[in-house]
Amino acid sequence: MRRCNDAPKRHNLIDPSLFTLLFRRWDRHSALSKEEREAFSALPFVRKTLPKDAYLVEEGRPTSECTLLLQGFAYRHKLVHDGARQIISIHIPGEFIDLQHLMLATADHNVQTLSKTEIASVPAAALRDIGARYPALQRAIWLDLLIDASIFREWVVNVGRRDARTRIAHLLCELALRLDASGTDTSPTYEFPLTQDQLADATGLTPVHTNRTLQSLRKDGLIALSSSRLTVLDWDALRDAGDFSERYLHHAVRHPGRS
Amino acid sequence: MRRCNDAPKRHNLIDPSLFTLLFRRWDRHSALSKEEREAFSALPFVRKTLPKDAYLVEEGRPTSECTLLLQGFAYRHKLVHDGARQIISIHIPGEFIDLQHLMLATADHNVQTLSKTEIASVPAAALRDIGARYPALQRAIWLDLLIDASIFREWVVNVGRRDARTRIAHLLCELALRLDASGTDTSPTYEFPLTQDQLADATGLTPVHTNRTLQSLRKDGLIALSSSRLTVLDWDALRDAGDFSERYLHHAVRHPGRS
DNA sequence: CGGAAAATTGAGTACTCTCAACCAGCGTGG
DNA sequence: CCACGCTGGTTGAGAGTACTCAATTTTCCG
Repeated sequence: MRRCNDAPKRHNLIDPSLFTLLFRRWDRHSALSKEEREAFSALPFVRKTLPKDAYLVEEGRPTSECTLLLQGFAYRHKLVHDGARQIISIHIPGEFIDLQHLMLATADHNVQTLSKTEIASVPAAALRDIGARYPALQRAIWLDLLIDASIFREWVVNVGRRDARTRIAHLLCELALRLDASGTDTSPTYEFPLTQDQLADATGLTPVHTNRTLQSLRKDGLIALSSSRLTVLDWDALRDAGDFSERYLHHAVRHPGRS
Repeated sequence: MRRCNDAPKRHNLIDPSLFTLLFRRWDRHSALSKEEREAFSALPFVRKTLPKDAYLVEEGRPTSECTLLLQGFAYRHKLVHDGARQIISIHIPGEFIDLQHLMLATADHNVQTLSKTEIASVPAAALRDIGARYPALQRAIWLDLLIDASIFREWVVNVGRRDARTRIAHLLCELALRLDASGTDTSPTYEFPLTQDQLADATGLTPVHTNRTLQSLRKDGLIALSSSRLTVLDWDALRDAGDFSERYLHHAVRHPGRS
């Protein structure tokens, strides 16, 4: 809408279908009109291709943009004093990786690509503006943030109070379910972008112990995992092993009265 | 603004000075006008006194209200399959404990009081409405949520990649700094509402090990801790011991352009 | 085909846990 | 006023999950 015909300089870099994954995900919790989608698509996104291991966000840096993952995976992490790394979340295609930059002026963690990725960045101010104009978009953005926060809470529980096997199974369940929901992959086989070292850093374990624990999950017939592909062989068993309950993902939120 | 003069039925239960702590905290990141404070104070808050251990939020329950802690402490937690508990955050006077209810329809965790508390609850819809009308209030609310999320991230790191001594020291640093900032307590002695069992559940340790670790911190002259009072005897040493860096608390956020 | 990254295996270690008993503070009641 | 009982804190000893170090094999990719 509104004059998008005459000024295609920046956003003609963007194929509208690129937002398919995002919109599909948002549809689960926020009904968006055609007008809202178009307004969103008309934002001054800048598209980029990044190699594996590239930094998307760096701790301590001032923030000004929000970045949407179009293709590929990314992970959020922090380093502790002795150089160890804790991965805080994994991000899949169709997710914003740093919506907190809407209001927080300084990055408090790092985000790196797990694989070659395509991203689309937009100034945080532009996102704030469009949110102010379209309440449904505002709602979708904030819901994403709240669900992220809910996942962080579950991760605190996961690394805080579960043993190695349960932790890893839980993480696999979460990733499988999120990939399913986003429609990027179909059950029961998923792209799995983490090395065992990274899986260890996500679960607070050592790589060696992670390796042995994965073998145990394989031996018990719960999963197959090799060459970046995860197959869930027995969902119920994996779910049990991971003490997994999907409530925290809020995949089906009830709409509170818009207001 | 609009007729708040004629309907004081509910909010005359609230003494405006009760929001002092909240407003003082919000002042750090969101400048609020007199009008905005008054509009906020005029919301239909309901005030209540709760005993120790009372549930403020219960996992699985539908949500409809947001609750502000006026006095006393509360903790957020989840239970895992084998009955173990992980505490996810501690909340101090002047903080909202469940702003995520603005949009999430079902509680994904529990919140319980740590001590006798006074709270003020307000319908989530009323908070959403006032946020839509007053951007500065909206901003303050969302910043609180984003800072909460940042704290969750740091907790993932804390329980995931730090040893017992560092974990506990880190948590003590965080609490001391937050209490300082909120003005509820003055350095170097703070009210400390957690039992060792709860401290263990917050750090992912066992009570026994927590006890021994605390003794080590005491022996080394970093802290004094007894009968619900924490004294930081050597801030620099405690900070070092806890691998603590306060950036994630975002106590001084730069204002992004209001929009 | 070669080199680097990732995965796997082995053996010894240690941080943290478990179990269990004991102590201390404190509010209640006889 | 002191006994009682409960909650919270402390101590001891033994066990185990997960860690460390180091070597080896496999996979990936140019």
